[in-house]
Amino acid sequence: MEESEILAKLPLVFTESALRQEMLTHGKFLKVNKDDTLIREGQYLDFLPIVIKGEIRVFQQKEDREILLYYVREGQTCMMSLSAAYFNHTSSSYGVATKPSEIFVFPTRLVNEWQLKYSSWNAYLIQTFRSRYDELLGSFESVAFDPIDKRVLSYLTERAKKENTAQIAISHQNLAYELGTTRVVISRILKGFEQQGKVKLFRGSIQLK
Amino acid sequence: MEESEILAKLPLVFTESALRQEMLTHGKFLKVNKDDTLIREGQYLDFLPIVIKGEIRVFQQKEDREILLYYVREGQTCMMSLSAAYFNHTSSSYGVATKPSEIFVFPTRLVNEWQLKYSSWNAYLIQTFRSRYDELLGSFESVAFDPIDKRVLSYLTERAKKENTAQIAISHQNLAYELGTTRVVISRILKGFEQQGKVKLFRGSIQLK
DNA sequence: GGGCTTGTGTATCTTTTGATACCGTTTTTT
DNA sequence: AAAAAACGGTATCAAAAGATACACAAGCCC
Repeated sequence: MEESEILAKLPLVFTESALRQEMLTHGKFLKVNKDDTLIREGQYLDFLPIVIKGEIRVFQQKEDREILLYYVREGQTCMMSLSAAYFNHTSSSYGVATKPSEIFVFPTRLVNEWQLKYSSWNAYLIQTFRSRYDELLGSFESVAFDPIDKRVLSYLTERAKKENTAQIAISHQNLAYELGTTRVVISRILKGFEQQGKVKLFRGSIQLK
Repeated sequence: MEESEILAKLPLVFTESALRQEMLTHGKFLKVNKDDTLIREGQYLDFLPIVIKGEIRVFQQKEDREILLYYVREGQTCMMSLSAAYFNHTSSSYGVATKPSEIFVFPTRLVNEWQLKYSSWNAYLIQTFRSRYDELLGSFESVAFDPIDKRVLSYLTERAKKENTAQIAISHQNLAYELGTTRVVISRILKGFEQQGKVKLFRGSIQLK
Protein backbone atom coordinates (compact mmCIF):
# COMPACT_ATOMS: atom_id res chain seq x y z
CA MET A 1 0.00 0.00 0.00
CA GLU A 2 1.18 3.49 -0.82
CA GLU A 3 2.42 5.66 2.00
CA SER A 4 0.03 8.38 1.02
CA GLU A 5 -2.90 6.01 1.26
CA ILE A 6 -1.92 4.93 4.74
CA LEU A 7 -1.47 8.53 5.77
CA ALA A 8 -4.95 9.25 4.55
CA LYS A 9 -6.37 6.49 6.67
CA LEU A 10 -4.63 7.37 9.90
CA PRO A 11 -6.92 9.07 12.39
CA LEU A 12 -7.12 12.79 11.81
CA VAL A 13 -6.43 13.44 15.45
CA PHE A 14 -2.71 13.11 14.86
CA THR A 15 -2.14 16.72 14.06
CA GLU A 16 1.63 16.91 14.34
CA SER A 17 3.12 16.12 10.96
CA ALA A 18 6.30 14.89 12.62
CA LEU A 19 4.23 12.26 14.39
CA ARG A 20 2.56 11.19 11.19
CA GLN A 21 5.94 10.93 9.58
CA GLU A 22 7.30 8.81 12.42
CA MET A 23 4.32 6.53 12.14
CA LEU A 24 5.04 5.90 8.51
CA THR A 25 8.72 5.37 9.15
CA HIS A 26 8.34 2.91 11.98
CA GLY A 27 4.99 1.38 11.21
CA LYS A 28 4.21 -1.78 9.33
CA PHE A 29 1.08 -2.44 7.33
CA LEU A 30 -0.60 -5.83 7.78
CA LYS A 31 -3.53 -7.65 6.27
CA VAL A 32 -5.34 -10.27 8.28
CA ASN A 33 -8.12 -12.73 7.48
CA LYS A 34 -11.43 -13.17 9.20
CA ASP A 35 -11.00 -15.19 12.39
CA ASP A 36 -7.25 -14.61 12.55
CA THR A 37 -6.09 -14.27 16.14
CA LEU A 38 -3.91 -11.19 16.54
CA ILE A 39 -3.22 -11.47 20.23
CA ARG A 40 -3.72 -14.13 22.88
CA GLU A 41 -3.87 -13.98 26.63
CA GLY A 42 -0.43 -14.31 28.15
CA GLN A 43 1.48 -12.92 25.18
CA TYR A 44 3.82 -9.97 25.37
CA LEU A 45 3.14 -7.21 22.88
CA ASP A 46 5.83 -6.28 20.43
CA PHE A 47 3.51 -4.11 18.41
CA LEU A 48 0.67 -1.75 19.04
CA PRO A 49 -2.04 -1.89 16.36
CA ILE A 50 -4.22 0.77 14.84
CA VAL A 51 -7.04 -0.57 12.73
CA ILE A 52 -7.12 0.93 9.24
CA LYS A 53 -9.96 -1.14 7.89
CA GLY A 54 -12.12 -3.90 9.30
CA GLU A 55 -12.81 -4.81 12.90
CA ILE A 56 -11.16 -6.65 15.78
CA ARG A 57 -13.15 -8.33 18.54
CA VAL A 58 -11.47 -8.10 21.93
CA PHE A 59 -12.56 -10.47 24.66
CA GLN A 60 -11.47 -12.37 27.74
CA GLN A 61 -11.84 -16.06 28.34
CA LYS A 62 -12.99 -17.06 31.81
CA GLU A 63 -13.48 -20.67 32.73
CA ASP A 64 -16.38 -21.63 30.52
CA ARG A 65 -17.48 -18.30 29.14
CA GLU A 66 -16.26 -15.46 27.01
CA ILE A 67 -16.49 -11.80 28.04
CA LEU A 68 -16.78 -9.38 25.17
CA LEU A 69 -14.85 -6.20 25.97
CA TYR A 70 -15.18 -4.14 22.81
CA TYR A 71 -14.61 -3.95 19.09
CA VAL A 72 -11.66 -2.03 17.70
CA ARG A 73 -12.84 -0.22 14.60
CA GLU A 74 -11.29 2.02 11.95
CA GLY A 75 -8.93 4.61 13.35
CA GLN A 76 -8.97 3.03 16.79
CA THR A 77 -6.33 1.29 18.81
CA CYS A 78 -6.77 -1.47 21.37
CA MET A 79 -6.88 -0.15 24.91
CA MET A 80 -5.89 -3.44 26.48
CA SER A 81 -2.90 -3.79 24.18
CA LEU A 82 -1.96 -0.23 24.88
CA SER A 83 -1.75 -0.57 28.61
CA ALA A 84 -0.14 -3.98 28.41
CA ALA A 85 2.47 -2.55 26.07
CA TYR A 86 2.95 0.47 28.26
CA PHE A 87 3.80 -1.52 31.34
CA ASN A 88 5.40 -4.38 29.48
CA HIS A 89 2.82 -6.78 30.81
CA THR A 90 1.35 -9.74 29.03
CA SER A 91 -2.03 -9.36 27.43
CA SER A 92 -5.05 -10.32 29.50
CA SER A 93 -7.32 -10.60 26.52
CA TYR A 94 -7.70 -11.97 23.05
CA GLY A 95 -8.04 -10.09 19.78
CA VAL A 96 -9.64 -11.74 16.76
CA ALA A 97 -10.57 -10.21 13.42
CA THR A 98 -14.29 -10.38 12.75
CA LYS A 99 -13.71 -9.79 9.03
CA PRO A 100 -10.80 -9.35 6.63
CA SER A 101 -8.95 -6.37 8.07
CA GLU A 102 -6.02 -4.07 7.58
CA ILE A 103 -3.98 -2.88 10.50
CA PHE A 104 -1.01 -0.67 11.01
CA VAL A 105 1.41 -1.67 13.75
CA PHE A 106 4.41 -0.07 15.39
CA PRO A 107 6.92 -1.11 18.02
CA THR A 108 5.59 -0.70 21.52
CA ARG A 109 8.56 1.33 22.75
CA LEU A 110 7.21 4.20 20.66
CA VAL A 111 4.08 4.39 22.78
CA ASN A 112 6.20 5.74 25.62
CA GLU A 113 8.48 7.87 23.50
CA TRP A 114 5.70 9.60 21.65
CA GLN A 115 4.02 10.58 24.88
CA LEU A 116 6.95 12.83 25.65
CA LYS A 117 7.01 14.33 22.18
CA TYR A 118 3.50 14.70 20.80
CA SER A 119 0.48 16.18 22.52
CA SER A 120 -1.90 14.74 19.99
CA TRP A 121 -0.65 11.26 20.76
CA ASN A 122 -1.41 11.85 24.43
CA ALA A 123 -4.85 13.10 23.58
CA TYR A 124 -5.45 10.01 21.47
CA LEU A 125 -4.45 7.69 24.31
CA ILE A 126 -6.58 9.42 26.88
CA GLN A 127 -9.48 9.55 24.48
CA THR A 128 -9.07 5.83 23.89
CA PHE A 129 -9.21 5.03 27.57
CA ARG A 130 -12.02 7.39 28.33
CA SER A 131 -14.30 6.25 25.56
CA ARG A 132 -13.82 2.59 26.40
CA TYR A 133 -14.66 3.41 29.97
CA ASP A 134 -17.81 5.25 28.97
CA GLU A 135 -18.79 2.41 26.70
CA LEU A 136 -18.36 -0.16 29.43
CA LEU A 137 -20.21 2.05 31.86
CA GLY A 138 -23.10 2.17 29.43
CA SER A 139 -23.20 -1.62 29.20
CA PHE A 140 -22.98 -1.87 32.94
CA GLU A 141 -25.89 0.45 33.54
CA SER A 142 -27.93 -1.26 30.94
CA VAL A 143 -27.29 -4.72 32.38
CA ALA A 144 -27.88 -3.50 35.89
CA PHE A 145 -31.03 -1.51 35.33
CA ASP A 146 -32.74 -2.26 32.06
CA PRO A 147 -34.95 -5.25 31.30
CA ILE A 148 -33.75 -7.35 28.41
CA ASP A 149 -36.43 -6.27 25.98
CA LYS A 150 -35.36 -2.67 26.32
CA ARG A 151 -31.74 -3.65 25.84
CA VAL A 152 -32.60 -5.53 22.67
CA LEU A 153 -34.40 -2.53 21.27
CA SER A 154 -31.54 -0.19 22.21
CA TYR A 155 -29.06 -2.48 20.58
CA LEU A 156 -31.05 -2.57 17.36
CA THR A 157 -31.71 1.16 17.14
CA GLU A 158 -28.10 1.99 17.92
CA ARG A 159 -26.81 -0.33 15.25
CA ALA A 160 -29.37 0.99 12.80
CA LYS A 161 -28.15 4.49 13.48
CA LYS A 162 -24.48 3.58 13.26
CA GLU A 163 -24.87 1.63 10.03
CA ASN A 164 -27.49 3.97 8.69
CA THR A 165 -29.91 1.22 7.71
CA ALA A 166 -33.05 -0.25 9.24
CA GLN A 167 -31.97 -3.75 8.31
CA ILE A 168 -29.71 -5.23 10.99
CA ALA A 169 -27.85 -8.34 9.93
CA ILE A 170 -27.51 -10.54 13.00
CA SER A 171 -28.80 -13.92 14.09
CA HIS A 172 -30.74 -14.40 17.29
CA GLN A 173 -27.89 -16.48 18.60
CA ASN A 174 -25.30 -13.76 18.06
CA LEU A 175 -27.56 -11.10 19.43
CA ALA A 176 -27.93 -13.24 22.54
CA TYR A 177 -24.17 -13.43 22.74
CA GLU A 178 -23.79 -9.66 22.46
CA LEU A 179 -26.25 -9.06 25.25
CA GLY A 180 -25.08 -11.91 27.44
CA THR A 181 -28.28 -13.93 27.40
CA THR A 182 -29.65 -16.95 25.55
CA ARG A 183 -31.11 -17.51 22.12
CA VAL A 184 -34.53 -18.54 23.36
CA VAL A 185 -34.96 -15.34 25.29
CA ILE A 186 -34.04 -13.25 22.27
CA SER A 187 -36.38 -15.13 19.95
CA ARG A 188 -39.20 -14.71 22.42
CA ILE A 189 -38.68 -10.99 22.73
CA LEU A 190 -38.24 -10.39 19.03
CA LYS A 191 -41.42 -12.29 18.28
CA GLY A 192 -43.18 -10.04 20.74
CA PHE A 193 -41.76 -6.96 19.00
CA GLU A 194 -42.96 -8.29 15.68
CA GLN A 195 -46.48 -8.74 16.98
CA GLN A 196 -46.39 -5.17 18.25
CA GLY A 197 -45.30 -4.10 14.78
CA LYS A 198 -41.96 -2.77 15.98
CA VAL A 199 -39.83 -5.00 13.77
CA LYS A 200 -40.05 -7.45 10.94
CA LEU A 201 -38.06 -10.66 11.23
CA PHE A 202 -36.04 -12.38 8.55
CA ARG A 203 -33.69 -15.26 8.63
CA GLY A 204 -30.38 -13.75 9.71
CA SER A 205 -31.58 -10.19 9.97
CA ILE A 206 -34.03 -7.88 11.68
CA GLN A 207 -35.77 -4.89 10.16
CA LEU A 208 -36.70 -1.97 12.35
CA LYS A 209 -39.97 -0.28 11.56
CA MET B 1 1.02 21.20 56.68
CA GLU B 2 4.75 20.94 56.17
CA GLU B 3 6.05 20.43 52.66
CA SER B 4 7.97 17.40 53.78
CA GLU B 5 4.82 15.84 55.13
CA ILE B 6 2.98 16.34 51.87
CA LEU B 7 5.91 14.96 49.95
CA ALA B 8 5.80 11.88 52.11
CA LYS B 9 2.16 11.33 51.32
CA LEU B 10 2.39 11.75 47.58
CA PRO B 11 2.21 8.46 45.74
CA LEU B 12 5.61 6.82 45.49
CA VAL B 13 5.16 6.30 41.80
CA PHE B 14 6.32 9.84 41.11
CA THR B 15 9.95 8.98 40.81
CA GLU B 16 11.28 12.13 39.18
CA SER B 17 12.26 14.55 41.91
CA ALA B 18 11.67 17.46 39.55
CA LEU B 19 8.06 16.35 39.27
CA ARG B 20 7.69 16.10 43.02
CA GLN B 21 9.16 19.55 43.36
CA GLU B 22 6.76 20.98 40.78
CA MET B 23 3.87 19.41 42.60
CA LEU B 24 4.84 21.16 45.79
CA THR B 25 5.38 24.45 44.03
CA HIS B 26 2.09 24.50 42.15
CA GLY B 27 -0.09 22.41 44.39
CA LYS B 28 -2.46 23.50 47.10
CA PHE B 29 -3.38 21.53 50.16
CA LEU B 30 -7.07 21.39 51.11
CA LYS B 31 -9.12 19.97 53.94
CA VAL B 32 -12.74 19.04 53.33
CA ASN B 33 -15.53 17.85 55.58
CA LYS B 34 -17.62 14.74 55.30
CA ASP B 35 -20.37 15.25 52.70
CA ASP B 36 -18.65 18.24 51.10
CA THR B 37 -19.23 18.29 47.36
CA LEU B 38 -15.95 18.78 45.53
CA ILE B 39 -17.24 18.64 42.02
CA ARG B 40 -20.67 18.73 40.37
CA GLU B 41 -21.90 17.64 37.00
CA GLY B 42 -21.55 20.45 34.49
CA GLN B 43 -18.67 22.20 36.20
CA TYR B 44 -15.37 22.95 34.55
CA LEU B 45 -12.31 21.76 36.39
CA ASP B 46 -9.75 24.27 37.46
CA PHE B 47 -7.91 21.80 39.61
CA LEU B 48 -7.02 18.16 39.51
CA PRO B 49 -7.12 16.48 42.92
CA ILE B 50 -4.98 13.77 44.46
CA VAL B 51 -6.36 12.38 47.68
CA ILE B 52 -3.86 12.46 50.52
CA LYS B 53 -6.16 11.20 53.25
CA GLY B 54 -9.79 10.17 53.33
CA GLU B 55 -12.07 9.10 50.52
CA ILE B 56 -14.12 10.67 47.74
CA ARG B 57 -17.23 9.02 46.31
CA VAL B 58 -17.65 9.60 42.58
CA PHE B 59 -21.05 9.02 41.03
CA GLN B 60 -23.42 10.07 38.29
CA GLN B 61 -26.98 11.19 38.70
CA LYS B 62 -29.45 9.78 36.18
CA GLU B 63 -33.08 10.67 36.35
CA ASP B 64 -34.14 9.01 39.56
CA ARG B 65 -31.11 6.98 40.43
CA GLU B 66 -27.47 7.37 41.31
CA ILE B 67 -24.71 5.36 39.63
CA LEU B 68 -21.69 4.75 41.80
CA LEU B 69 -18.54 4.89 39.67
CA TYR B 70 -15.74 4.46 42.19
CA TYR B 71 -14.09 5.74 45.33
CA VAL B 72 -10.93 7.81 45.13
CA ARG B 73 -8.66 6.72 47.94
CA GLU B 74 -5.25 7.74 49.29
CA GLY B 75 -2.69 8.35 46.60
CA GLN B 76 -5.28 8.21 43.84
CA THR B 77 -6.62 10.80 41.48
CA CYS B 78 -10.07 10.99 39.95
CA MET B 79 -10.19 9.51 36.46
CA MET B 80 -13.29 11.43 35.43
CA SER B 81 -11.79 14.74 36.55
CA LEU B 82 -8.61 13.87 34.79
CA SER B 83 -10.14 13.33 31.41
CA ALA B 84 -12.52 16.25 31.79
CA ALA B 85 -9.57 18.45 32.67
CA TYR B 86 -7.53 17.08 29.82
CA PHE B 87 -10.09 17.96 27.19
CA ASN B 88 -11.38 21.00 28.94
CA HIS B 89 -14.83 19.48 29.21
CA THR B 90 -17.26 19.85 32.03
CA SER B 91 -17.51 17.11 34.58
CA SER B 92 -20.09 14.40 33.96
CA SER B 93 -20.05 13.23 37.55
CA TYR B 94 -20.16 14.29 41.15
CA GLY B 95 -17.50 13.94 43.80
CA VAL B 96 -18.42 13.95 47.46
CA ALA B 97 -16.22 13.25 50.48
CA THR B 98 -17.39 10.21 52.45
CA LYS B 99 -15.38 11.35 55.49
CA PRO B 100 -13.19 14.28 56.53
CA SER B 101 -10.47 14.28 53.91
CA GLU B 102 -7.29 15.97 52.79
CA ILE B 103 -6.59 16.54 49.15
CA PHE B 104 -3.84 18.07 47.14
CA VAL B 105 -4.85 19.98 44.03
CA PHE B 106 -3.02 21.56 41.10
CA PRO B 107 -4.02 23.60 38.09
CA THR B 108 -5.31 21.44 35.28
CA ARG B 109 -2.98 22.88 32.66
CA LEU B 110 -0.19 20.96 34.38
CA VAL B 111 -1.81 17.66 33.49
CA ASN B 112 -0.90 18.27 29.87
CA GLU B 113 2.46 19.87 30.51
CA TRP B 114 3.70 17.12 32.78
CA GLN B 115 2.86 14.49 30.23
CA LEU B 116 5.53 15.91 27.98
CA LYS B 117 8.09 16.09 30.76
CA TYR B 118 7.71 13.22 33.16
CA SER B 119 7.40 9.54 32.33
CA SER B 120 6.24 8.65 35.78
CA TRP B 121 3.34 11.06 35.44
CA ASN B 122 2.31 9.29 32.25
CA ALA B 123 2.56 5.94 33.94
CA TYR B 124 0.39 7.24 36.77
CA LEU B 125 -2.29 8.43 34.38
CA ILE B 126 -2.40 5.25 32.39
CA GLN B 127 -2.39 3.21 35.55
CA THR B 128 -5.32 5.28 36.79
CA PHE B 129 -7.35 4.65 33.68
CA ARG B 130 -6.51 1.01 33.43
CA SER B 131 -7.30 0.15 37.01
CA ARG B 132 -10.64 1.95 36.90
CA TYR B 133 -11.45 0.04 33.77
CA ASP B 134 -10.54 -3.28 35.37
CA GLU B 135 -12.55 -2.40 38.42
CA LEU B 136 -15.61 -1.56 36.36
CA LEU B 137 -15.15 -4.69 34.30
CA GLY B 138 -15.16 -6.70 37.50
CA SER B 139 -18.43 -5.13 38.60
CA PHE B 140 -19.88 -5.69 35.18
CA GLU B 141 -19.03 -9.37 35.13
CA SER B 142 -20.31 -9.79 38.61
CA VAL B 143 -23.63 -8.11 37.83
CA ALA B 144 -23.97 -9.98 34.58
CA PHE B 145 -23.05 -13.45 35.77
CA ASP B 146 -23.15 -13.83 39.51
CA PRO B 147 -26.28 -14.32 41.58
CA ILE B 148 -26.79 -11.71 44.25
CA ASP B 149 -25.96 -13.92 47.19
CA LYS B 150 -22.52 -14.57 45.76
CA ARG B 151 -22.02 -10.87 45.16
CA VAL B 152 -22.94 -10.08 48.74
CA LEU B 153 -20.42 -12.57 50.03
CA SER B 154 -17.70 -11.26 47.71
CA TYR B 155 -18.38 -7.73 48.81
CA LEU B 156 -18.08 -8.65 52.47
CA THR B 157 -14.93 -10.72 52.14
CA GLU B 158 -13.24 -8.10 50.02
CA ARG B 159 -14.00 -5.36 52.46
CA ALA B 160 -12.91 -7.54 55.33
CA LYS B 161 -9.63 -8.10 53.58
CA LYS B 162 -9.13 -4.46 52.69
CA GLU B 163 -9.96 -3.20 56.17
CA ASN B 164 -8.32 -6.13 57.84
CA THR B 165 -11.25 -6.86 60.13
CA ALA B 166 -14.08 -9.37 60.17
CA GLN B 167 -16.53 -6.72 61.34
CA ILE B 168 -17.96 -4.80 58.39
CA ALA B 169 -19.77 -1.62 59.34
CA ILE B 170 -22.58 -1.17 56.87
CA SER B 171 -26.37 -1.18 56.97
CA HIS B 172 -28.46 -3.47 54.81
CA GLN B 173 -29.77 -0.40 53.03
CA ASN B 174 -26.33 0.86 52.09
CA LEU B 175 -25.16 -2.56 51.08
CA ALA B 176 -28.16 -2.74 48.78
CA TYR B 177 -27.12 0.59 47.34
CA GLU B 178 -23.58 -0.58 46.71
CA LEU B 179 -24.77 -3.66 44.88
CA GLY B 180 -27.61 -2.00 43.04
CA THR B 181 -30.46 -3.93 44.61
CA THR B 182 -33.00 -3.44 47.38
CA ARG B 183 -32.91 -3.66 51.14
CA VAL B 184 -35.34 -6.54 51.39
CA VAL B 185 -33.26 -8.73 49.13
CA ILE B 186 -30.13 -8.05 51.16
CA SER B 187 -31.83 -8.74 54.48
CA ARG B 188 -33.20 -11.99 53.12
CA ILE B 189 -29.81 -13.15 51.90
CA LEU B 190 -27.93 -12.12 55.01
CA LYS B 191 -30.43 -13.94 57.19
CA GLY B 192 -29.79 -17.01 55.09
CA PHE B 193 -26.06 -16.63 55.59
CA GLU B 194 -26.56 -16.31 59.31
CA GLN B 195 -28.54 -19.54 59.43
CA GLN B 196 -25.74 -21.23 57.53
CA GLY B 197 -23.32 -19.89 60.11
CA LYS B 198 -21.42 -17.80 57.59
CA VAL B 199 -21.99 -14.46 59.33
CA LYS B 200 -23.30 -12.94 62.49
CA LEU B 201 -25.61 -9.94 62.17
CA PHE B 202 -25.61 -6.80 64.28
CA ARG B 203 -27.42 -3.54 63.99
CA GLY B 204 -25.36 -1.55 61.51
CA SER B 205 -22.66 -4.14 60.99
CA ILE B 206 -21.96 -7.65 59.82
CA GLN B 207 -19.40 -10.03 61.21
CA LEU B 208 -17.81 -12.61 58.95
CA LYS B 209 -17.12 -16.00 60.49
C1' DG C 1 -41.04 11.11 77.89
C1' DG C 2 -42.77 11.39 73.14
C1' DG C 3 -42.10 11.54 68.48
C1' DC C 4 -39.14 10.73 64.48
C1' DT C 5 -35.80 8.37 61.89
C1' DT C 6 -33.14 4.43 60.88
C1' DG C 7 -32.40 -0.40 60.92
C1' DT C 8 -34.06 -5.07 60.58
C1' DG C 9 -37.22 -9.38 60.02
C1' DT C 10 -40.53 -11.56 57.33
C1' DA C 11 -44.62 -12.96 54.52
C1' DT C 12 -46.96 -12.77 50.12
C1' DC C 13 -47.32 -12.08 45.36
C1' DT C 14 -45.74 -11.20 40.66
C1' DT C 15 -42.60 -10.69 37.05
C1' DT C 16 -38.59 -11.68 34.66
C1' DT C 17 -35.45 -14.62 33.11
C1' DG C 18 -33.22 -18.87 32.39
C1' DA C 19 -33.24 -24.04 31.37
C1' DT C 20 -34.73 -27.71 28.59
C1' DA C 21 -36.80 -29.93 25.01
C1' DC C 22 -38.69 -30.64 20.55
C1' DC C 23 -39.84 -29.29 15.93
C1' DG C 24 -39.42 -27.55 11.27
C1' DT C 25 -36.86 -24.81 7.82
C1' DT C 26 -32.97 -23.03 5.38
C1' DT C 27 -28.20 -23.08 4.15
C1' DT C 28 -23.81 -25.18 3.71
C1' DT C 29 -20.79 -29.03 3.29
C1' DT C 30 -19.47 -33.36 1.66
C1' DA D 1 -28.42 -35.73 -3.22
C1' DA D 2 -27.62 -36.71 1.49
C1' DA D 3 -25.98 -35.18 5.74
C1' DA D 4 -24.80 -31.72 8.84
C1' DA D 5 -24.99 -27.25 10.67
C1' DA D 6 -27.24 -23.02 11.47
C1' DC D 7 -31.51 -20.67 12.22
C1' DG D 8 -35.76 -19.80 14.37
C1' DG D 9 -40.53 -20.85 16.82
C1' DT D 10 -42.69 -22.40 20.83
C1' DA D 11 -44.19 -24.85 25.04
C1' DT D 12 -43.32 -26.05 29.79
C1' DC D 13 -41.13 -25.59 34.13
C1' DA D 14 -38.29 -23.60 37.78
C1' DA D 15 -35.64 -20.17 39.99
C1' DA D 16 -34.30 -15.54 41.05
C1' DA D 17 -35.37 -11.24 42.25
C1' DG D 18 -38.25 -7.23 42.80
C1' DA D 19 -42.58 -4.93 44.89
C1' DT D 20 -45.36 -4.20 48.73
C1' DA D 21 -46.82 -4.32 53.22
C1' DC D 22 -46.52 -4.68 58.07
C1' DA D 23 -44.19 -5.13 62.55
C1' DC D 24 -40.94 -4.03 65.93
C1' DA D 25 -36.59 -2.33 67.98
C1' DA D 26 -32.86 0.98 68.65
C1' DG D 27 -31.08 5.47 68.57
C1' DC D 28 -31.67 10.51 68.15
C1' DC D 29 -33.88 15.06 68.78
C1' DC D 30 -36.99 18.13 71.27
